[in-house]
Amino acid sequence: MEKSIVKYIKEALSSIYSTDTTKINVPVEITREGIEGDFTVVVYPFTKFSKKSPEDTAKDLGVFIKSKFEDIASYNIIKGFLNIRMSPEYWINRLNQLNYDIQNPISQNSQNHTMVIEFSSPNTNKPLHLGHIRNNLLGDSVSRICKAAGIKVIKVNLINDRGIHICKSMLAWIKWGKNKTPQDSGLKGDKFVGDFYVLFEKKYRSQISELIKSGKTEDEAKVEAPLIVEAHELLKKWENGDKKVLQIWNMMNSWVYEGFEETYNSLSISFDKVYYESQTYLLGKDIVLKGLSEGKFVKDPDSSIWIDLTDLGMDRKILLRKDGTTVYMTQDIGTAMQRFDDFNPDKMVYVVGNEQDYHFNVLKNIIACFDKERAEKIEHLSYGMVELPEGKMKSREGTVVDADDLIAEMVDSAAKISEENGKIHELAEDEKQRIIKIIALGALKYYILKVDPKKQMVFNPNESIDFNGNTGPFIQYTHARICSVLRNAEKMKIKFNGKVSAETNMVDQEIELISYLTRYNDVVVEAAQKFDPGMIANYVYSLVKEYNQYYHEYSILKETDSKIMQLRLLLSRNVAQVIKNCMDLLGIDVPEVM
RNA sequence: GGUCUAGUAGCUCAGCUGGAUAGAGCAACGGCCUUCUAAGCCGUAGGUCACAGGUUCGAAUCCUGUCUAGAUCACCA
Repeated sequence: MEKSIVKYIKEALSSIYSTDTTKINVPVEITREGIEGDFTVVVYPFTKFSKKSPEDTAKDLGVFIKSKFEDIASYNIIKGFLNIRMSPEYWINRLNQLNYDIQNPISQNSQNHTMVIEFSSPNTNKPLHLGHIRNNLLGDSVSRICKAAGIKVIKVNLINDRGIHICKSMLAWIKWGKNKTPQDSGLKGDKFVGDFYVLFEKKYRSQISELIKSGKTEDEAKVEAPLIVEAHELLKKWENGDKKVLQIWNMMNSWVYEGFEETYNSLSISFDKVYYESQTYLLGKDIVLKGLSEGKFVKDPDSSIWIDLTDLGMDRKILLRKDGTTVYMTQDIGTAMQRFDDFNPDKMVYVVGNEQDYHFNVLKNIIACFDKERAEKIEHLSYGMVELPEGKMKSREGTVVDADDLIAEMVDSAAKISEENGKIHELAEDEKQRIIKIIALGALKYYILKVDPKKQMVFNPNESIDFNGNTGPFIQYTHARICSVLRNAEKMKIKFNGKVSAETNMVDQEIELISYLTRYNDVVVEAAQKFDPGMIANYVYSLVKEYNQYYHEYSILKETDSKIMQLRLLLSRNVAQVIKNCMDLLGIDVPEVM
């Protein structure tokens, strides 16, 4: 918040009531709508040592700062609230100084911290869907925000490329794939492989129900079905390095990666380093065995290995199966340790859905067995599930919203709306397409990122994504509109000097806008601390809303007073810049025309 | 059953380190384009902040309990 106000009030407190202000928190807020003032100090907490009524305390403070600091133009007191009006010169200074602040955000806050952030982490059997989109967008945006806040960020992806599930799709392809490739079938590689996984599950289920009919219990059937037995054999072969199996595995993986790459590209998401579970799971196994020999873990009679967390109110958790093969947790232990060795980060963040809260809690505890410091650096950025109006997405019921399909739909609607309302008719075809895509992705990304990550969210494919109101395109539109004004100013040969003179007259809305703009850095820092892109989205939305009202009420290019015109131009340019910065932190582009 | 999350307008969400009269958008209704981009602006209507207690000058916000919804407690990942 406003540091100078805090400073002034502290000075006032110590000089009037001779209190030690080092530990006192001064609550400064933006003065609420309809009340005269720029900042409000809540004085109730001070009555403890002023030994006066809130009104009298506020009066003491008001008199003191008004007489002592020339930034303060006036004040008024309502109950226990001291409302302070800053001088116009103060605001003009802030505006003139903004140019620099916005171009070079937050450099003062950088502490040379390094952060590794893992997100996306796809399973090679499953094409990316709506849930992954939230994961990817969150990870990407949080990376951008933390980077802007001065942290060195390393974006990492962990590909889940081994395990029994992979063997399922491989087996299905071997049995029924007839040597087909994605090219033959005209499918994207990840979709092609995903279909075989679905095929396996379908045939496996029918084998189970046949076995149940013939008198087996469900549990028996699940284990004894020929297909699953074969899949387990395949996993064994894979772990033993069978050449033929590895060859098929490599081939199918390369198809999937090609498909993923395409989706990542259309979301403009990239990684600094990609880990593959196939390369880290053995490391985890070694660590578990080492832990066992050091007495940190226990071995059951059937020779499976466990950690006992019952003292901490959790359960026992398996770390290695009785046949010595690894489980999910084993792999995560390996990758975690590997990453600490690779980057020695101050923080290691996992962007993973809240369904895995327990898993990460356990992981932390396991790492703590080896290295307490490292365990404390692990942070699970746990986000809520994306649900449809009918409830959870279910692949069996075909309600999963595919990422590529969703993007394609967004582009279609963006094209339609641009055709009707846009100003892009005269542009070349490829430029038009570029802008349409920017708008489509802006709508999608903003829609998902504006909600608090921890919260579960509902996504209605038919209605949710709008282009009016609190949406990405609304914000993009305002940016394009400002660009248009600035272009016109240039055409009119208006000299724009980028400074506002001290005796320019300002209206309340202009002060309000400057006040909004000066909050940018604070918002970025807080969003980085909380890992919350929603804060950026909400901030930029209120800024844009405020600007649009102002824009509607005051003309920029027809203003006759040249000082005021300079103010309005500078204000507009700064608003455009902050919009661009904020949207960039959300991974959203802003067009100059739309 | 244990643990964790959440419950704010018809719908989707802000507001939550306690502060003044709980805000937006969508949907509904009514206005504003010969004037810098109407993807905009203005207005009307819409609320027992799940419920009940407690803490205090003050509670949507903190605490306790209840109800409801979701997640999790796998030799799946």
